[in-house]
Amino acid sequence: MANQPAVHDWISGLVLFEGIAKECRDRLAAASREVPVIRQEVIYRRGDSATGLFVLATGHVKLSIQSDKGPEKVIDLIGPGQSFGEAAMVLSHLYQHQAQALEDGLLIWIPKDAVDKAAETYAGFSRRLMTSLALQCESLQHDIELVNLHSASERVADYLLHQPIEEGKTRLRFDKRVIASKLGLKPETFSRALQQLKMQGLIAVKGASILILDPNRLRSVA
Amino acid sequence: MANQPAVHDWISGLVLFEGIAKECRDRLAAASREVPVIRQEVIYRRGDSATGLFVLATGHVKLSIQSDKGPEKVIDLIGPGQSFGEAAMVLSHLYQHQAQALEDGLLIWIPKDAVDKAAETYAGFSRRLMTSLALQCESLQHDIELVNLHSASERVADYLLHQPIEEGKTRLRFDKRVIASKLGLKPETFSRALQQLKMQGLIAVKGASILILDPNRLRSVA
DNA sequence: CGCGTTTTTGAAGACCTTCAAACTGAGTGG
DNA sequence: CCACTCAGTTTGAAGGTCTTCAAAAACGCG
Repeated sequence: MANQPAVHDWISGLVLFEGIAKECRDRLAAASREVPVIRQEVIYRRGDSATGLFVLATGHVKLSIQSDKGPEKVIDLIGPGQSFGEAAMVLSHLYQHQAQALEDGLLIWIPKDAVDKAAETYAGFSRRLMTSLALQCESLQHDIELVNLHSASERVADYLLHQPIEEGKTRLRFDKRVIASKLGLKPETFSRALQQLKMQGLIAVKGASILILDPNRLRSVA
Repeated sequence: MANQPAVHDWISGLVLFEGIAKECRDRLAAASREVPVIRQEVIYRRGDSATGLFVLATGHVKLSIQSDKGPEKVIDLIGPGQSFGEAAMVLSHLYQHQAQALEDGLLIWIPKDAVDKAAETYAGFSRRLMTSLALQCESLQHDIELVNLHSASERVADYLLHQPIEEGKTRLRFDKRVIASKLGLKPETFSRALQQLKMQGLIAVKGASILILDPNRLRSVA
């Protein structure tokens, strides 16, 4: 219980709990557990049963699906403040994907009982959960649209424009291989797509940092 | 109000309202409206604002995303008893996709107010909505997995195995073009994939009806 | 500086797509 | 009852985009 204050502070600040009654947050915080993770650590595997909800405090997490052989497909990249694993928990299902820490970080884990109880008692929290799921649906739909209807460089352009941009500059926060997989591309193809955008004078690339030279034309590509 | 009894009967029988308090169903039914649709009719377009929830009573509906040019991508095919358009409604968003009737049918439309109110008042209904969204998430994830990790014939095999099968036989309930698009394939590719499964002795094809000759090997393909 | 990892580059190949045309089959009208 | 038509499907050949394989280059870290 020594860690409760810290957990509570985190929970209070997170998107998932924005505007939620203090009492509700307190209860969730009381039930939750801090889970430190180290780089590369697998948080859950496909087939594990979902007994709770994860919220990421610090670090980054990769959600992915592995096939029988080597290749994996990254379905989402999670940053601080975001939650994951909701769908399987809501359905009392087995996870259909794997979650893995990309770096050392801290998770907050809230057991299903507490989530269910809170959702039942506090309509506001219930609506928040629903919103989170709906956002995921739209995000997944967007990914499907990208893979099916758009070329490699169009997908890369779209990705860049959705990153946090400061003074026309952005920074790839993940391995290029990981980003490539999220976009449904091989690392080689991703690299070539970046080259292409560079040659068209739309961006300048220096390692992981990318300068957006022509936002308008970049948008029209995506 | 003359149509209320019929609407109520439909609502009571639907998955989305299974196990929901009678009072709740009654209220939703009272607020809902029947909307007949004819073949090819567009129910909503991308960009329309979502002011309610659709439930399909009879007929079939195609959810799709169009690109600037010709090609469209089918993201889901809806049958009687299923609901759609939840995500955009929950988020008070614009629709990110289009819904179109594939044949004459009947929709039930429930205004957002009524849904919100019911979700707030009846935790059971709220949980149902959430379940529905969670299922959609998993389904979309599965589609992403298919497109990214599996070949054309693997996807077709998977699709066939997820259809209602009676006595080893199933029937394609939609245009092959529509199914192809849902699988992220061109009609020609879909046709060739079916041929390939046929040549491997896994299925027999006669128009829209398909005989599954070797379910086990078919499963191992998918 | 040296080593392992990540990224890039090049060339060859695979799978799906595109384009074009033939085929099928259900609905229509003679 | 049999053409006829038209949408839907299948088939063939050519073409593209992405992938694969291989190797070099760049990067990061001890």
